[in-house]
Amino acid sequence: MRTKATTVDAYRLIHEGILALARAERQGFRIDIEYCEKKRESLTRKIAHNQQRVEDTKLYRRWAHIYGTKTNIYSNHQLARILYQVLKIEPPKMTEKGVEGATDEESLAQIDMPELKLILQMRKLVKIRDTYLGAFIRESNDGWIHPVFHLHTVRSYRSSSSDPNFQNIPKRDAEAMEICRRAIYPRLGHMLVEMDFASLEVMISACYHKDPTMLKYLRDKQSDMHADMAAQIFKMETIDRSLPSHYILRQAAKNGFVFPQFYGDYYGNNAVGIASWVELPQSRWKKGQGILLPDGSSISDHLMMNGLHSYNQFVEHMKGVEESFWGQRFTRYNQWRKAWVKKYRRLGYLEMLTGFTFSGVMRKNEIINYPMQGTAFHCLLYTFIELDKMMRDEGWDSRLVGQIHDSILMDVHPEELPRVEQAIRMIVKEMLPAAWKWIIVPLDVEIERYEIDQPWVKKG
DNA sequence: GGAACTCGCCAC
DNA sequence: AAACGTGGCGAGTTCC
Repeated sequence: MRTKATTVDAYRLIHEGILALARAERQGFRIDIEYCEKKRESLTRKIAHNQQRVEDTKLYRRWAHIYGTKTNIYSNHQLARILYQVLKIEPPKMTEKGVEGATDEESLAQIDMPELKLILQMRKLVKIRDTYLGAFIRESNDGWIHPVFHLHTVRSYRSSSSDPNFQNIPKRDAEAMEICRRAIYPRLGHMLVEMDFASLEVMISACYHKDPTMLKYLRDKQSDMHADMAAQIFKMETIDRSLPSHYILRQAAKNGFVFPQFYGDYYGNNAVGIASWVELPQSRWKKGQGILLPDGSSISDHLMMNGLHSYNQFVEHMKGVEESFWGQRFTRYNQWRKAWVKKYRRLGYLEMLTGFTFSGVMRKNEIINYPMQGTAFHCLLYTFIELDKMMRDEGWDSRLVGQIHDSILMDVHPEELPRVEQAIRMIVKEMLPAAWKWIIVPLDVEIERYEIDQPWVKKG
């Protein structure tokens, strides 16, 4: 029996969630303002130096000739006009809304002009300085920051955060991550601890569609969906994750195909992404192109030996991969998607397993994605609420600091660490599946510990 | 001089 | 036939 929740259950979750999040907001976290200000100054010097180098280029002289005193090298609109109208470069891509050529990183990287690298470098530094360090300084009071968490703003019933946004602090770019997270500290004598759900959205999607192949992937730790897809995409027998080059192939399959497909993307875009992951050009291929494989050959050698001689042939191949992905591998999942959209068109609204109703004019991808996103977040919120209860019941000195959709950041007293970790595992592995019977997959978490009295930065 | 818009970019 | 989901925010620009 998989009992679905009601609107009253949904209401209770939001009600308790708001209270738990409000308590976390009141706690907040420590911030090293002196560091932020020093770093902001050093970034400003670096940016000015960079700016000087831009001003010494031929591109800038053309630019200044046209715009005179209005010249602003931070203006993408001006840059677009110089590149695509004055210099008549063919725009690699257009912007979303405007009729202008795009000047985002992806586009500029495709134009062979060294000046643009300087502009991109400047953009990155300005982003770190103004969006993150600037916000920390602006939002801090006596060395404390209290980000706000909202439960009423997001169409999919996820959360959002503001003042400052705690949910988009850099993580993937090592330099940006280091600079921004070095500002964030636990209370004196405490340590930051972060818990992350493992593949939460995919786990939750399986609770909706119950696809047997997907359930096997999620229940059997030996199986590896992304490795299997990498093998199919790159026409290889097996993928050995311990080999660095095979690991890249797996990452390419995961981030360039599997996840975009789950969000509703199609093979044409996937081919672009995968080619860039493995460094292959969008043209006819030659020997020795792209990333190197363990036997010393390159990925282009391997694909050409297997009948793919050009990017165009690869796109056709990806079309077939997509067809087999939904038609053979995840048949049941695909049937669910179709039925789910049909149900929306019949009723005009849909319900999540957590009891939330969503309606209004929606596109196909929204109809399919909202329940996964929302429900996954509700697992996190349940965990957050229960942790908050235990913390107060047992009078912990440890505290909840914030939440990022499928992860929680805590400020932990070192002596309480074993209890905190035990509590997290108990909530996620026992209480949650007991409370929500529709959870038919093994939910799991990773727990990351940072050093006592040290900032939110991994020891490398 | 501020509101609203666009673009770009950070997170999941 | 069509073609990637959810946010927040800074800067530039345009409009009133």
